[in-house]
Amino acid sequence: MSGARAVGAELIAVLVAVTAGTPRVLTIEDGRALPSGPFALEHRSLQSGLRAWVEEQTHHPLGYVEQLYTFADRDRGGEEERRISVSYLGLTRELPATVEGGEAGWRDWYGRFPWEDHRAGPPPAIPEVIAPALAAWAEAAPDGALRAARRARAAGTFGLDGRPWNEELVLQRYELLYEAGLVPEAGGGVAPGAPMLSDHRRILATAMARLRAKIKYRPVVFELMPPSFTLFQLQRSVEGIAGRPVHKGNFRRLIESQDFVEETGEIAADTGGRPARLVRFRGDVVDERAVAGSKLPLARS
Amino acid sequence: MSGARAVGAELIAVLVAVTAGTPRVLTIEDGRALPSGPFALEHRSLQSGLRAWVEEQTHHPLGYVEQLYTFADRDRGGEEERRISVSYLGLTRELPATVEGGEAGWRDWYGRFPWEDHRAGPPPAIPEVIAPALAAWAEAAPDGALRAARRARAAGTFGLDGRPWNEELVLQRYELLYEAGLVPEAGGGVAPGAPMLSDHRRILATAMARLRAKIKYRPVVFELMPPSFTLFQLQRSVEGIAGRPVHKGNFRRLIESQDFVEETGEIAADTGGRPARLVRFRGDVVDERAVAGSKLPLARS
DNA sequence: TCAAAAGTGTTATCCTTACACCCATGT
DNA sequence: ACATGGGTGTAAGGATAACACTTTTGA
Repeated sequence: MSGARAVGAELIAVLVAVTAGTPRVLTIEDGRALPSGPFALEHRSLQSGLRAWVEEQTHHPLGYVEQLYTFADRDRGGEEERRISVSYLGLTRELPATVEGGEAGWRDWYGRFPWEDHRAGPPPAIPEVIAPALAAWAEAAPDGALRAARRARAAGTFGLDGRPWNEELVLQRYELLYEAGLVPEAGGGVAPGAPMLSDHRRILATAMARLRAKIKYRPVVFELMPPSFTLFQLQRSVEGIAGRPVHKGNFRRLIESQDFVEETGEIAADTGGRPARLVRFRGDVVDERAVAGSKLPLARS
Repeated sequence: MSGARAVGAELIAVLVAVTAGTPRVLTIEDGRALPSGPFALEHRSLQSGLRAWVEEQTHHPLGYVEQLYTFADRDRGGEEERRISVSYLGLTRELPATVEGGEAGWRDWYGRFPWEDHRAGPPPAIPEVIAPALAAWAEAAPDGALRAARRARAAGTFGLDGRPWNEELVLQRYELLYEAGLVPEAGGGVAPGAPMLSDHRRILATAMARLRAKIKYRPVVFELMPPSFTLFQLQRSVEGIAGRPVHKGNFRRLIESQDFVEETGEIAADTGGRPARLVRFRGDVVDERAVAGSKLPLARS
């Protein structure tokens, strides 16, 4: 294997917080980019490098951190030097202060992916805009077999023709729209949703997919909650991340049966209805239960 | 964020094949290391770089490829240059020829992880060697709380004290043994199993865990099978990867109900018992079913 | 009185798991 | 005969999803 080995290493962070049931992502450049920085020699590991850099910038502790994906782009830096980008997902407990010196801010992640929000049923943009555009793309295929394959792929990923909606296929949907030329990043621009620079929207899609998959079998939602909260607030956070409604009764039973929370003894009166008990997360059971996972009961979209 | 950005990039491959129900991994250095190579400028992406390099070396096509983890070690290369290592899991359909010019070969992965093979029940090494050593490590903790935490961690990961065995916790078990100083890589050497250079055994553990998790919800086993096979051979492959027995009747029903295979019309007579129908994998259903996944029915160990 | 959320109870259904049994072949 | 694997039927138990209903507060 030949070729120069000199490459730069870059860390890209998808930092997620949830406020009032809305998942938000830390962005810079007026929402068009994810925060990133070089990986420096003095750090023990990639993960500690990311932690140090994020906490230095946001002055906020970072909860759960998980590596997403590593890729090499030849676009930037010319032919002389390749850049290796390592992307991370980070969950933070509260809404931190804005990054220093910047056009930085926390944005609702559905602003970038409007078709992913099925909390109030399928978004109108899917039947009205996306499905017809994908149908046209399928019909434009050179041969019949490819046409059928494209139709099946569109139907499966977007839940068309009566197929069920699978909220975990965030990345597959974005890549399909990209391939079909329906997002600005790929030249076109039919699909709704604000574009981002370079491949940052793809990285965000990866993070969303990972998080949506993870909340179903690991109690990571609690990393996004304040010290005490009501079960309904917890449900709203889960719904925000999953992008679909959750069955109330079953959700409560499931959470309580797994002993993930304990009552604080206090009552939240400002919930809009009957006052609710406040609970806190029991971090101790997680260590023991590192195995089992949480599970969450969804409802029909 | 300061510091030089000059780093080297390295690709590390965990290539897995299954022969007669035994999972094997391609190693070099007489089994002590995983194959690795530098990432070169001319490659389009990390993944294509890996594919090109592996196929050039082994002269064998690579099936399923998946990125595992990226890390930076400061040990090698001194303080001047850090190396970024990107590890990959690759599945190959048959047993390829040995890597050119070398002490390379395919090794049973249980040679490196004897405690992971529960196909014939829990290995004797767990109650006889590992459990006592972990108990001693727990007792050596400075305070009572830490002692209890260590005991709980050992019991949970290794299925002690009547806890269920979870075959997916390969990495957690290796890291526990490492922390407890029971593997040669960490200085000690009580636990059985051949050590490997650097952190290669940790990378292998990551690959095993990923693959064991994946076969439960994605039809990746078929990537390891020959063009036609019997259902029992398929079951043996799954058992080899999962490291635990599978319920025969339920396994067959599950595979067939998902239409993953179709009959070739031929009969295998050399199976040792009643001749079995040969089947082949239906690659076409996977595209459609990119969503659902496979599921596999385990049996009591 | 109504809206909104807090809670609890119950049922139907499906999936998982296990047990049991017969069939066909080679030694 | 028996060991080995092929192949099918069926029932118990638990998890899941759905529906229905009461309670408590504020506007």
